[in-house]
Amino acid sequence: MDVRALQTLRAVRTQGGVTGAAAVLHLTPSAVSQQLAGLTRDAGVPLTERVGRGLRLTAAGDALADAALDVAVALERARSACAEFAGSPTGTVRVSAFQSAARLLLPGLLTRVAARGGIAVECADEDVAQDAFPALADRHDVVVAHRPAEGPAGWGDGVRVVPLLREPMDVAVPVDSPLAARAALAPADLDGAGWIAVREGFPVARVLDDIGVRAGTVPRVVQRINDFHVVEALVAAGHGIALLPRYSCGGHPGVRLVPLAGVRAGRQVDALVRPDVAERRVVGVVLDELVALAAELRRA
Amino acid sequence: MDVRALQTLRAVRTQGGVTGAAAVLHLTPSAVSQQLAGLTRDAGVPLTERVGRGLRLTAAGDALADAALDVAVALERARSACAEFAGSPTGTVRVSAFQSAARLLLPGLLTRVAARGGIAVECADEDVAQDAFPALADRHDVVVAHRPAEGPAGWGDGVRVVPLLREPMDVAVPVDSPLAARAALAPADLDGAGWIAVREGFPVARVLDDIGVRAGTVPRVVQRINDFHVVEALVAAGHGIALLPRYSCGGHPGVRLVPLAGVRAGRQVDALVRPDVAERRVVGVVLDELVALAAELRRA
DNA sequence: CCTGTCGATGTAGCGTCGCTTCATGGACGT
DNA sequence: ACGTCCATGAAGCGACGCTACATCGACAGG
Repeated sequence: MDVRALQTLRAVRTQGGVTGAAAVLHLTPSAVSQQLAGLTRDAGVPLTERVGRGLRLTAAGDALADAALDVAVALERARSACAEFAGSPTGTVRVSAFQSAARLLLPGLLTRVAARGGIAVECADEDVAQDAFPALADRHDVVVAHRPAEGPAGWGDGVRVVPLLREPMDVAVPVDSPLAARAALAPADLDGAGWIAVREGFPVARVLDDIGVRAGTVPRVVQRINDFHVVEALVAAGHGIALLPRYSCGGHPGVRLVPLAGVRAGRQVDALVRPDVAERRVVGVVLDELVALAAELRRA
Repeated sequence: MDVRALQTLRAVRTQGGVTGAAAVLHLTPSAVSQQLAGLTRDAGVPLTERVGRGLRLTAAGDALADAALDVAVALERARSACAEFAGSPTGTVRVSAFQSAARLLLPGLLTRVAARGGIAVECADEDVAQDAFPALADRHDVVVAHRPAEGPAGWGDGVRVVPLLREPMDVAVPVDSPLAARAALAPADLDGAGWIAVREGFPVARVLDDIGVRAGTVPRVVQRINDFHVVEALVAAGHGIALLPRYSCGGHPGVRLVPLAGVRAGRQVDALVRPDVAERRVVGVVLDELVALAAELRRA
């Protein structure tokens, strides 16, 4: 039972296919397919089944992929077992964050980690649909992701979740709007307004829907924009109002953020780490700095 | 970090050297040495150090060997994860037992396992010094071992221990001896007697010493014989008395077993299994049958 | 003190295994 | 029906790990 093939199986599951797995593993699809064939051979049962032009894991394959994760954890523990004796942790950690969190967290993280010395942090900004965040954990060691604060965590069980921040969502209105004078806004106050939302399937898209449900109406979405800076510019120009996170949006002069009243609306920012890479000491250090930084920001 | 090399490191520890490990792994010493070199290279710290003409694991090597065991367990769990889907357990299990336990347990075990079908049991009888029992777990799946019943288990932490039987040790005396008429014998009754003991370092050798300590004298050992049948023949011929396990010694007509009074003396029979092989379903089945058989014998 | 043995470790050579490249075969959308 | 996408085979090549053999140091005996 080849260990590399086991990890490949895991990647096939998270990436949803041979081609995707091949990409994150830096292999050709053919190699992945061959590994799967070999694994199936000495498993004795089919691990994958074709569905359309892609494929999917069978129940046995799913169980084996779960076990593969434990194998990876044990292996990484072995690595760090002798890293204990090798001195202070060293290496490079790849961190990915969605745009606004990257702006909020990465600068501070880099200085904090640099202060300890010996650890390199490779940053990347990747913002994807909510379902796709866990898959990023194959390409990066730490993935900063976000989701509606209310409701369950919802990041499958292939990743370890480290909560970082809970950020309220405020209503962004033009400064010259009558709404801007209010201290707080109830859902009823917003009835009939034109909303600038994020693209379907992306995090916090559902938050707006929830507000609509509580108000008894369907929010009228006039635009779908993911970049908050663009949203601010549109709001300032009077093209609609929007839900924006309170802290990670640098105040556009033409926009005012007004708290919501009557409903809890927020987004939760989490760090996602694959259990095996969580065993690496360096990753643990970076993660510690990240939560410490988040705590500091929460106090400010 | 190569998995095979990790298991090799484990074997080097249990077998006490490169040559021994090579033997149980069916490799040449050179291959083992090369694996160790490679492992040391990507561990970054020395894992072994020379001592005399042999070698010993360093602290880092010891920690890594511990971790290697967890890796093996995780891997075996992966194997059995899809074996769940492959139907009823099948395969061959290698069982080793010391002489008297083999006589007592193996016949019943074979019939019990044969009744289930699909599982082959390869038997072997190996009786070694007490310290050497755990090392046998590299060559066999299940090792039936024995030790003084009083005192701690004492089988290192590289094996899982499954208790099977506790067997009292009786005093074997010639039937024509005046001692044979007694219902029980206290240590004081045996003062000055000539003992036939087992070889130094072998299990239950210390039981006799314990009795001496309680009686305040040092037992006078006249012979050291490991095979209980030979011991019985010598006792019957009047060459000394001996401590023999009550159940697993078929009564020699010239020998009578008299219980000890005043001291608890017994041997504990355990099954030793390496944690990773314990994950194999077949091994679990055989082990279950073994404890069931032992329970049945205990009742009889 | 020298010698023989034992155990670990290097070196040369060979087999095997897994990867890439290229080609094939279904499945879906236009 | 055609082109595209995705998984999978076949051929070839490179790398890795093994065996066989030689070497070196450590211990025991003459």
